[in-house]
Amino acid sequence: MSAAGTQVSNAFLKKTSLFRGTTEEELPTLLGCIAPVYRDFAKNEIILHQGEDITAVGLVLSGRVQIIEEDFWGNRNIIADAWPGDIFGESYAFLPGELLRVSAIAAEPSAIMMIDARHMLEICSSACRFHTRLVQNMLAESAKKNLALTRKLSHMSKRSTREKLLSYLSSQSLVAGSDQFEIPFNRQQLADYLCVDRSAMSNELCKMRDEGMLTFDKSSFHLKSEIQI
Amino acid sequence: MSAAGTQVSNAFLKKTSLFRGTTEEELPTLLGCIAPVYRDFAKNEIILHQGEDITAVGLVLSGRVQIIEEDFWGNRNIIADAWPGDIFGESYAFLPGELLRVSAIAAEPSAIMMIDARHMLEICSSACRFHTRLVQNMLAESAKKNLALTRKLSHMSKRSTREKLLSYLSSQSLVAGSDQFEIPFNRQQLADYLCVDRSAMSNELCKMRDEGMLTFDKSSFHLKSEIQI
DNA sequence: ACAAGTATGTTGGAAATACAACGATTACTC
DNA sequence: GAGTAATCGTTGTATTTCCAACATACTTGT
Repeated sequence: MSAAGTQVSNAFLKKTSLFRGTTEEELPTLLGCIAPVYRDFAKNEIILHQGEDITAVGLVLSGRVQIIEEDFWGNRNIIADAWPGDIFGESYAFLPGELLRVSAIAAEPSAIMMIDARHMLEICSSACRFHTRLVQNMLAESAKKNLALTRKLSHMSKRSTREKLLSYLSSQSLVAGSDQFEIPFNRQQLADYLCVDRSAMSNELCKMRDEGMLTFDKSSFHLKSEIQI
Repeated sequence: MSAAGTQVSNAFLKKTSLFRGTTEEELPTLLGCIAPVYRDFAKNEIILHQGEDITAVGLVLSGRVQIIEEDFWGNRNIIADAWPGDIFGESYAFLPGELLRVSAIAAEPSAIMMIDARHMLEICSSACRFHTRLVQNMLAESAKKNLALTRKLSHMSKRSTREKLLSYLSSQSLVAGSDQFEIPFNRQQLADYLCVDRSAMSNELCKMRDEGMLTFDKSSFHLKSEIQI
């Protein structure tokens, strides 16, 4: 899919988190109103430069975008991946004057739709209804990311591996609404998520099991409420 | 200030992050349009219950609100404080169906303005211009919180105290646009922010100083670019 | 000037974690 | 069904972090 050349599929757009809830009929009107800019990027081409002040949200149409951070000593870190349908830069686009502390790079040849934040917010006579939907989706996306970050932070701010585990498992239990639940990670992924060593974490899990706090099998867990931390 | 009884000061409101940018003349129209609900809470009264599905954003008019989390075993944790002018519940209000994983409690007798998320987004004939401002402020607030969380997370995901420190200091250096800068924390606050032990952190800072990576005096730091991590 | 309090650096021992290595089990492929 | 890879638990050691305690410098209030 080449964005600059060809027309983007409405079927694709209406499934993205940003355009979710709009019908294929509404899309042309809405797109005419928010006036997106389509751009193609070669592999490893820089889409957004650290230090820039951006006002547009990027929507990945095809390819893949990596959000990377370069520190004072020039060490690069991959912060996030944006796949087709994902948006990026939204936290900065709505904060005029806030300079990018990350860069966005096309990890593969990529087609990007750039939507100016002001176009999202400004009123136009014809498409206010669609605007409302767009803004609603935008707020929901931001809120969702916010909750995910807050949640992860609340686990990671615990000092010990055991506390991190209990914080995470307790959280998952509340989501499931049960003391028995499945987690979406294997051990290595869970260790990466909690930023701890896998073997140490595995060890701690087994200790807790031996102490009768919980039982598990693979990714299934069962918390025992009788035991206090 | 009693919210249910008396009129809220427009001078106060227009200084809040949510209503910033609106004039005192516009406020009555806007308020009439978004139809806020004013409620007073006694000390220790629960404002939002864990497990609820809320659709309204809370704005603290007076008093103080604590956001607390109760885990599987009933252990309570204070997640955040909301002071007059601060909003709370915004991440959940814009995500219908997302159940609260925290509770909000009045730490002191408090007056709260509750604004339904739908009223913020829906179009009304008269006040679209003000709505746009409100939504813009809301998005900016959400984006700001998002950046702060991402930033903190990027430091905390480092494994060692030294790496956490370097991540934080590098970030501060980039903000300042210089290798010399001031940080807004004392040692204990920095340790709390990075979730490490103060004395161990102090120790690590001095080791890095002795290795020639940086110099500091109180909250002033100077990074040496010649040295690689 | 003095006392009390606060912030910071320093140290040593206890505890926790990271790391590396390996065995057992399961899943997957040919 | 044999071979391979992936996952998970286990262990021992090296390293790091925590914790408590204390010395020193600096601040503040009287």
